[in-house]
Amino acid sequence: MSSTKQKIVDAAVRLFNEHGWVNVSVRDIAKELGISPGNLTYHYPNKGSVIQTIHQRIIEKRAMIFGNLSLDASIVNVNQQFQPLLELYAEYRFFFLDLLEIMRAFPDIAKMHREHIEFLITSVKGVIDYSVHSGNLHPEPKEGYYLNLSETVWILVSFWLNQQTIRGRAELNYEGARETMWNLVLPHLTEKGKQNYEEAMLALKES
Amino acid sequence: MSSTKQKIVDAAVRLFNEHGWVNVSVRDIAKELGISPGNLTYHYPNKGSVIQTIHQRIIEKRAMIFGNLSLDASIVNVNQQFQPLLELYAEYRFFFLDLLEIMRAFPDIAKMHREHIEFLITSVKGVIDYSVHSGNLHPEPKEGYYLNLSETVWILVSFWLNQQTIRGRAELNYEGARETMWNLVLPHLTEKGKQNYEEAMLALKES
DNA sequence: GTCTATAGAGTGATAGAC
DNA sequence: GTCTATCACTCTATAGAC
Repeated sequence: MSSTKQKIVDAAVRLFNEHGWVNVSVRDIAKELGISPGNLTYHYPNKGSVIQTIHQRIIEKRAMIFGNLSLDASIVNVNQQFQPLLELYAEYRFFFLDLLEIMRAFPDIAKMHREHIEFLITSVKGVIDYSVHSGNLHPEPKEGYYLNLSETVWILVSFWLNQQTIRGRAELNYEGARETMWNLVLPHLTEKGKQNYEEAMLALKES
Repeated sequence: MSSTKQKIVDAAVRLFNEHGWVNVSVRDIAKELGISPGNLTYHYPNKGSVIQTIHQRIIEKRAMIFGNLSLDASIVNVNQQFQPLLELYAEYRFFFLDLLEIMRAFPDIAKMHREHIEFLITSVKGVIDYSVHSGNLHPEPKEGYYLNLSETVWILVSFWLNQQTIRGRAELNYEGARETMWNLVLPHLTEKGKQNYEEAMLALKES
């Protein structure tokens, strides 16, 4: 990818993150870079192709993260493996903040993202099941409870930046998301699970 | 309010709900009603004044709901009193789906809505505290846990339609939100609380 | 690859007749 | 109150010179 082509995407992400996707025009992106709109159009024929490229990049980074994912879902690992995903969300936060609008405008992105969501929820459910099996979590208190909990975790994480932005918290960090997520799990930890949890929290503080 | 003035707001809400706020122009609203754009402008000088009016209406309905709120936070009551709020969210769903964009465009709405959010979270916390006091809930397992739970409940409820829409579930119902909310509370119920809970769920099914 | 210039559609908002 | 006509602006996208 040529230097200019790369710079365009970077500037686009920067501006989208700051002002929201609908509020940034191709002119704005060109202006930010000090190049002409015609030049930008040479690299990306339309606004849609810019976001398609960004989406592609998100998919690639995501694939790397999930490719490195270990099946050993100890609590320390969950925290550690969680981190790069949260960083990805923060880096391309506009995509998640303006997701509904982007999905309305680009049905193909919508379709792919929906599939990814189901994958995510299934993954969370998998980690929970593993934790039950390894004795860190109690069996679910009633049928369907842990599937619902997995969906809840997904909602919390994927809308975390939205709620922060809407509440006017500019910090942009995921500390609260992590704490909230663990608070949901806390009541279901076994004695063994609690011990692992305490150790994991200590490891987190030290890092 | 004159008939036309009323009809304009109704049509606006209908179109906003269907296509999203940014994708509906004043022309679209006029067309939907079969009136001229000039006529619409006579009643609402600009697009902003339409949404300001809608926001005002939301505030009024909300005030009515919270005015009727009983402090007796029995589980049956929580379910019953919850209902009109969820219906309000569904009726003006575009406002909550496109909230970030609306808040970006209208700082005064943003300010008022932020204050309301803090009020909501405090209310949830109040109900939880009451339930602890009345013996339905165990005391919080650690400092700050129930405040965090209150925030979690708020996130779940206020982003419920977002997640449904993004996942492509068109149903638009809040059954799942209610169930998910109770699932969060479930692990903290006392024996007395569990009994009340079972009764409340039975009452819900019968209604 | 990069530029300038501009077409063409859509937007919010206004003016003035009826 | 309601209409038609239109201004002024912004947007995406294209054409063609360099």
